[in-house]
Amino acid sequence: MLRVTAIDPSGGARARRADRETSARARDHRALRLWLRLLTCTQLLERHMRNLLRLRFGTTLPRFDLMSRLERYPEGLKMKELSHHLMVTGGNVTGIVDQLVREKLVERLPEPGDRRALRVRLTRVGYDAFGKMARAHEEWIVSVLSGLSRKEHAELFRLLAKVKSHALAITERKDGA
Amino acid sequence: MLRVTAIDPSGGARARRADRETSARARDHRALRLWLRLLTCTQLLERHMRNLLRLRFGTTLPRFDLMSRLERYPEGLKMKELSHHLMVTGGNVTGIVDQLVREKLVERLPEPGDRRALRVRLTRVGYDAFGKMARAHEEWIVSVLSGLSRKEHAELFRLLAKVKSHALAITERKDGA
DNA sequence: TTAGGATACTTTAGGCTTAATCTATTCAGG
DNA sequence: CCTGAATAGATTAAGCCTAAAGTATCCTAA
Repeated sequence: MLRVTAIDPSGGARARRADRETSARARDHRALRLWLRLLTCTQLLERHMRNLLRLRFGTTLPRFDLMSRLERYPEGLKMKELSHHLMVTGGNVTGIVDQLVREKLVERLPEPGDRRALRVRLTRVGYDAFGKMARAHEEWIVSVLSGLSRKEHAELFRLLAKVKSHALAITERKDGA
Repeated sequence: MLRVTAIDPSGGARARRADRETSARARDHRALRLWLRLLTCTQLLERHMRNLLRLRFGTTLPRFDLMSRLERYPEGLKMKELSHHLMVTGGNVTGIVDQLVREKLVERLPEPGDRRALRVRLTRVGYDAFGKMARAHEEWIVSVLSGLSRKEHAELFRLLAKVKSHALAITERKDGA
């Protein structure tokens, strides 16, 4: 690492201050570039998935995600639970479920014991349709991430976990305050 | 690495086939989990930025991104160029620029020598407003990514570059076909 | 010079997403 | 039992985003 201050021939406070500012700016710049790259990567992959889902199955990512979540819960999920799992607002879930109900892919059932709540579940047709899409989707993901070695996969996974937990800590702190 | 086939006591083709399928499924599962984590991370950070931009400056991420891009080009950018830089469709850029023009933060200028084209540029007011936001934005980013060491920053940056270039190769191949 | 294709931008229709607000139901305390 | 706060979900208004179609301009080549 280059330590300018240690060998700085001019040696004054002004030079040290400039160096500190340069370092701080370099650090900011690195963080910003990392964030932009993260954003670009995700957008690239997301766009790829959206296009494939639209072209091959005439559906969208939000619909796919919702069905994907339901597939893991054969007994269904309440709207509230879906909203939490998918990290979107309740109104959003209402709209997507509306469409899927119209297409007979999911159904709304009354929740026994709570007349406010509804239980959303895949229909038989929805279950079968999702199975086909899920197999293709997994292949696409494997393919688009195949540029990384197994070791790199694991390392990326680990680093993202760290980013995630730190981000969660920060956002929750702000939300709570 | 565990090599089951080498010490498999049952030794039959069926066992090897099952093992291969299990490995394939495990690989799919890893890729899928990595993708979901990438998506979650980005959404978390993006939501954080959106909230801060809205609360502190009453603006949105797309508007900020557009101004951010313009700030690097004092002579302005054509709509087409903006659309390419921001990786969104032209129609989308039209809408966002419309708003920013209404708010006097950017201006549309005729492009000399091509009456089809327009040059979009930050106004003086827009330039000043963006400066304030950009400084805050950089602090937020540095803070939300501060859970990683400098080494981890660099490693994450490298891995994402690899994901990005591989994804670009795949999507461009499909687009071209 | 002039027709045609290409290019830059806008418009339109439709889906996703949010924050804020509304309705119906549940639940806890008096 | 009743009242008021809390909760589940739906609705609304507004912004983002896309694909497709439309308009004006440019360019090339016959």
